[in-house]
Amino acid sequence: MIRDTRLSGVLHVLLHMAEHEGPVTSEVLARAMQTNAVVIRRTMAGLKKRGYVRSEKGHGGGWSLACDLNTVTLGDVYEALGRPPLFAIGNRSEAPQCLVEQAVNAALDQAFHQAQELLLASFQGVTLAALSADFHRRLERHPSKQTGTDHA
Amino acid sequence: MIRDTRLSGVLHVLLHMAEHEGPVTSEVLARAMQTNAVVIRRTMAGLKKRGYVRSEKGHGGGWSLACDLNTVTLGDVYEALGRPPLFAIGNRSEAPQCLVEQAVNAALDQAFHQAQELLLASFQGVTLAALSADFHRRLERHPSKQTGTDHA
DNA sequence: TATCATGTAACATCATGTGATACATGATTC
DNA sequence: GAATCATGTATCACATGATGTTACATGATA
Repeated sequence: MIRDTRLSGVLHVLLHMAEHEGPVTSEVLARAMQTNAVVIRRTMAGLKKRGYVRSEKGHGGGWSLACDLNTVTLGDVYEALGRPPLFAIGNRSEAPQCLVEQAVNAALDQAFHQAQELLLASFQGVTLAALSADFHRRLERHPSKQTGTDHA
Repeated sequence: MIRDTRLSGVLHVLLHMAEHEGPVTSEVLARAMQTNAVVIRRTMAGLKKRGYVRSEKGHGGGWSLACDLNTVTLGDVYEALGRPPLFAIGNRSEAPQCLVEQAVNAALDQAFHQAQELLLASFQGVTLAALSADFHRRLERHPSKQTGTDHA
């Protein structure tokens, strides 16, 4: 079971962009994220469509923020990624004839539905600005650690 | 991202066993679950270790329930499966140097932690007996649908 | 016009869950 | 006690997706 790390990754990218003046190329972001430039472009496509970021071609081009960090939440970013599945556990079949399976599905569905509501509400409750503020708090306490592209 | 359906599947098996008098072989269960007998044995191993089911070899052998449905919950079964990962979304790195990533991780971790608590609490709140009762309610309303091994 | 960067399509690669096979162990039946 | 049946695993084969890579078209800048 491989976990989808795009949400984590794209938030990382956005916060870095917030610290950086001017556009950043996919190539640079890819190096920072230890991945490929094409993967960055793929991931950012959804954000661009929603107007959270802007991209420019040619010399001096790259990605830059196009939104107010105070108004965009983790939930917005999650949706921009196309609402990828949250849970790693699911039902064997969706609309089973078997009444046993229906009972099992109903119980699991209810539990997961509640958890999903809570998760999405949590996401909506955190703005990018709040994330950035948290980052700056950490920065004050550990000034040695850098903002840049040196990752573990 | 493939979902883990073992919890759904094993609950299905347990409820069927509750309806069935006497042991059921892995072969029969596999046919009902549209899978392989070895997969059934693999999955049941954890339940057996916890004493929720019993297995007997030889003629007339197979699997049978060894617990009170009123005391075993979905949470117990989930743990018997080895607490498989609940979420399909995760952090890019676990203990990053980067303070940006730390801030991102912290926000996501908190959200997922809350959701996990809720999920596990939901699981603990549902006994196998409750599931079975729900099944029987459905059975009364749709007597045509069978208990057996005819699955969609 | 050369270079740079995005935007995508198409393909390669790799991880991993699941199915399949093989065989050892133990229990039952005749 | 020999044959059969069933579990218990180890091991391998296979399918499925996610991710990485290559290639090339498009557009912008110098």
